[in-house]
Amino acid sequence: MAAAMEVVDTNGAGAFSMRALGGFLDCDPTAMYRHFATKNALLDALVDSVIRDGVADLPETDDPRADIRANFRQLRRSLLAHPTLAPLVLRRPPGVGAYWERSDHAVAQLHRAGMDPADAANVYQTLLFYTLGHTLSEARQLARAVEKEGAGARGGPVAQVRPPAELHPDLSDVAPHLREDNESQFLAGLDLILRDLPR
Amino acid sequence: MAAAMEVVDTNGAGAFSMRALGGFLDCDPTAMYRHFATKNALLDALVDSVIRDGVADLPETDDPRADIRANFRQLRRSLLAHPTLAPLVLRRPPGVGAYWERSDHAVAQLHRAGMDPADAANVYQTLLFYTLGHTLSEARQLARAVEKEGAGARGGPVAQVRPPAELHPDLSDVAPHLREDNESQFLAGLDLILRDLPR
DNA sequence: ACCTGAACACCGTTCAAGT
DNA sequence: ACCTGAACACCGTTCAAGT
Repeated sequence: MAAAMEVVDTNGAGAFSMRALGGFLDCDPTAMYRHFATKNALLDALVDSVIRDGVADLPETDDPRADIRANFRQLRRSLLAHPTLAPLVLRRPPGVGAYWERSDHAVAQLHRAGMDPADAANVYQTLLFYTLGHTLSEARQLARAVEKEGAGARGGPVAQVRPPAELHPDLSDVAPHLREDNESQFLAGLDLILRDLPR
Repeated sequence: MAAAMEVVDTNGAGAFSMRALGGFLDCDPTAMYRHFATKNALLDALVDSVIRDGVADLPETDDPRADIRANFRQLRRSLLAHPTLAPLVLRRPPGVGAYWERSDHAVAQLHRAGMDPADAANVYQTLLFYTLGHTLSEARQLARAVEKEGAGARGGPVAQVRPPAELHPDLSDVAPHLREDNESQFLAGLDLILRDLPR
């Protein structure tokens, strides 16, 4: 339901309620129970639409590695488009229907690159979990801005990671590199996992 | 607060409320507001204790790769010990104090293995996000059992991933490998990321 | 000065009452 | 047969009233 997504995006998933949606649609809060058995079922449907978003446009070029990168990059983009909803993807098992086309695309590219089924399973699952972990951690940042002052305040200053150097010498050597660019950090992680994909 | 953790573990984080904790402790629900400003602050404290759990006992042997593996394996174990609380780790930024000792240990081992700071930052963040994504996805499974019938029903049959073969040929080749062993799948992903760590 | 608990403004969901 | 909305059993949090 597009209206529900709009309420989530403008006020945050935390502020979403049947009463809020009813107010947005000028109808009784209990009217939604004819279309969805429960509030959770409605949220699951929203999450599934995010998981499916853009999967039909994934490329299949002659470079399987690039196609795989595009897949997970696009998943990250879709999740970050709805930052307060993003954590709810963990409610959906990786085997749920919404993931099928997306995972089929990724596994097909791994196969096309000459990887055997067992390795492909490992690499696919590693890529998926890495992407979810990285992206949900980014989404939390964006979500805080939305939940605080409504949608629109995106792209504020990024919180710096700055531990006390005397307590954690090795970590503070590395801290300047940690948050300098979320997108390139994400892609670097993907490449790390894909490093020796056969070609 | 150990009592709050007990309430969360027995009935699930979803059923945790100030009133439930008050009932467990035989006191007024508003009494907690002297120790924690808000319910969220209390949950954050619980999450931080899970992140810190066991970090003092992490090994420092002559094998940095094994020590890194032990670090993230132990994080996974701590998160899975409180499956309904686990998703709330996403409320805490990776730069929060609770992560310092743990990330310092990991970065120190990467450094000891001869990795330069920029690479160490990439690999550390990749390992952390991969671990969070993988473990939170596992935790969801355990959490469902707890929230349904109270703690104790752990280790029930694992949901199989079984997509319709005609629709997703590449994926269904791989499906039998996907969920066969969570722990070894997790470790395989770690090794994939650590594959060419200098030694 | 400290503590308690009544009260406020919510919430998801049900189901009796209306049409 | 269908729809509505009053009502139930909650919730986090505040703050006036007690000690």
